[in-house]
Amino acid sequence: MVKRTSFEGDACPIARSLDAIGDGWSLLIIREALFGLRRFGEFQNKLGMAKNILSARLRALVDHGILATAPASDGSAYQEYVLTPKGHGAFPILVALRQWSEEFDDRPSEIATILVDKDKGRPVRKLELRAQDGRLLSQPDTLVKPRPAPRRRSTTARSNLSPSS
Amino acid sequence: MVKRTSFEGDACPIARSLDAIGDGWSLLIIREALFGLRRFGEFQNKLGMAKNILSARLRALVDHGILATAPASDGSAYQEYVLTPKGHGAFPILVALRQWSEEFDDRPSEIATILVDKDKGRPVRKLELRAQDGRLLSQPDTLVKPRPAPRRRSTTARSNLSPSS
DNA sequence: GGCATATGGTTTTATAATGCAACCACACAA
DNA sequence: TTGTGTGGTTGCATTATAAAACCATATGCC
Repeated sequence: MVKRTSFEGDACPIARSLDAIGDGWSLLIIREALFGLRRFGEFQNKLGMAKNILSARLRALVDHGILATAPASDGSAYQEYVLTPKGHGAFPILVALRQWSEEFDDRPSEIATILVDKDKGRPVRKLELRAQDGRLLSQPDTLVKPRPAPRRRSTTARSNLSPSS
Repeated sequence: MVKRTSFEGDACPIARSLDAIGDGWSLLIIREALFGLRRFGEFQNKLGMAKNILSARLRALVDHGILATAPASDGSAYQEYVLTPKGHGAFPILVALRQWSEEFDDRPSEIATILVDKDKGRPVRKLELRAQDGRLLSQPDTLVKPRPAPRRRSTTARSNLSPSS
């Protein structure tokens, strides 16, 4: 079998994300959905993509629990696609991609938009990664460790998992 | 001409990022490069991908200024691939993808690793988006605005559009 | 030097994804 | 009932991805 390798069973969380939204259109659809779009035609118009692909992507995003189909909303008996919490949760990914372009793009003058704080109308800061004690971290300050086994019943920081799990 | 639509000339910074690294392998290569890998064979082994594709991706990443080829380093006259500052700058994107999986994946128990602060060994916080005055922002607190014209010499916020436009 | 083998790819060939255009089904309006 | 807009699906051409085979140069060993 020769197909686009899937990372669904992979242990790396990055690979798992990419398996769901790493296809070039999904994130743009999510971007537009965050912006407020809901209808098939709206996405198709705004993104200018082929309808069959949009159709396939929307279905995949629904399957992945990123979008949900809502029965109507504005009266007419058509379908809408709305973000689930998981879909909304992709916002930082979009911000990270945006800021990467803003900082490193070869032709930054071609970038047409900026992300601002709604209250003040001023550009947002760069995304910040912090330690639990609040220290600002950059990549060399971090480390990838194997995940500790989830403790079940236990002593110190007691978990609330039911005994049956 | 029917090819994978490119967003190179697009005004959206997210689309521009995806044009460079939105293909499913590039980010994994960057991840491994951040982790320290440099050689063709190392990438091939770790990622288990076909060599021709790895070859194509590495070349594309070099073309995009994300990787650079270093002449040697450990003596042997082979080539190495090292991250440029632009490549290192993709770190927040990887963190965002990782945290999205950690928070929303359907089978979180399959995720094998966590990102920790090297000093204390404790998990990092979620990425934070802040306004310039430090207020923590979530998506509804933000807005995408057209980029103001870059002022060249000039006074307050005067536009620099030429009279001919 | 000569031979084996590892490294770092390219070529070949097959399959899957993408893109466009045409078509279709249903809702709604006149 | 005919028309039109919305929301898709189907067919076909093109491109990207994948696996495996092949190849060129380096290096290790005798």
